[in-house]
Amino acid sequence: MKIASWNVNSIKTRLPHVLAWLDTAAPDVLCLQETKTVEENFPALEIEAAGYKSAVVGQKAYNGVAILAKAPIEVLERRLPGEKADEQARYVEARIEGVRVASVYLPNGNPVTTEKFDYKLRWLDRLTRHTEALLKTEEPFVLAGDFNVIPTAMDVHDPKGWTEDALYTLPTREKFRALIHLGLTDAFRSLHPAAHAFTFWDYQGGAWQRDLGLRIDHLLLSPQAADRLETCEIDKSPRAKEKPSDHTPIWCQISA
DNA sequence: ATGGTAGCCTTGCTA
Repeated sequence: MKIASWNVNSIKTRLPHVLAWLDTAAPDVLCLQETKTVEENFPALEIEAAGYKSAVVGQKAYNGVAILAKAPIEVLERRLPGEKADEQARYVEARIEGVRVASVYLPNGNPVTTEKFDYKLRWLDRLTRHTEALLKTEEPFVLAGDFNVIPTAMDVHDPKGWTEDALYTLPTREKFRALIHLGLTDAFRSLHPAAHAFTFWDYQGGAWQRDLGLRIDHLLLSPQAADRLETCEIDKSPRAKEKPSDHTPIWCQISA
């Protein structure tokens, strides 16, 4: 089973790239983030024509997540539990062929002096509490998405320049580490322990051409999923296209 | 110190 994640920065603008990637990469499951549209305007028909069902949690102009899959999708959650007033479309969780998959879009959190950063830290706490509950099910699961977290200095082109940024500052990394230490496996890092590989390059300043990137899109596997992990790769080819997303897909293969 | 890019659908906000 091939499971992928991609922050597309608008599904409407990026639909041709997404359809092309579904055709060539042929994942069984693709988690999308930053779809940036309400559910009624999600291009489900075009995606269905490509052979994929979709589960969508949308919002006007901002955020938005989805799970695309070849097999039937049983939706389990449409919001991350733990904060009733949180209306932002940042989480959808489903079961597909016996594997739980969540499409996750963590808050960016910048600037760190504002309520946005508190929201990010609370969101990480909520994700940790929910993951504790998921682990008790002993089902294989994958948290797939844009975590807006740079886990270590290896995962950023210029660690010193990012210490005050919400994606890398110490409280963010501490909370991400607490999440991982529940017993999750960072699929890419576990198979590529020494790689300096990125999933995001800013649109500004020629970041892509200069390879000034960040590794912030992650596939976090439960023990039962990690036991089945075979491959995990970042596919840089969509980032090199015309009118790209600023993120590129990451995928893993787990045995059947 | 500023502005540099992109998307939404506005003339600002978010990333």
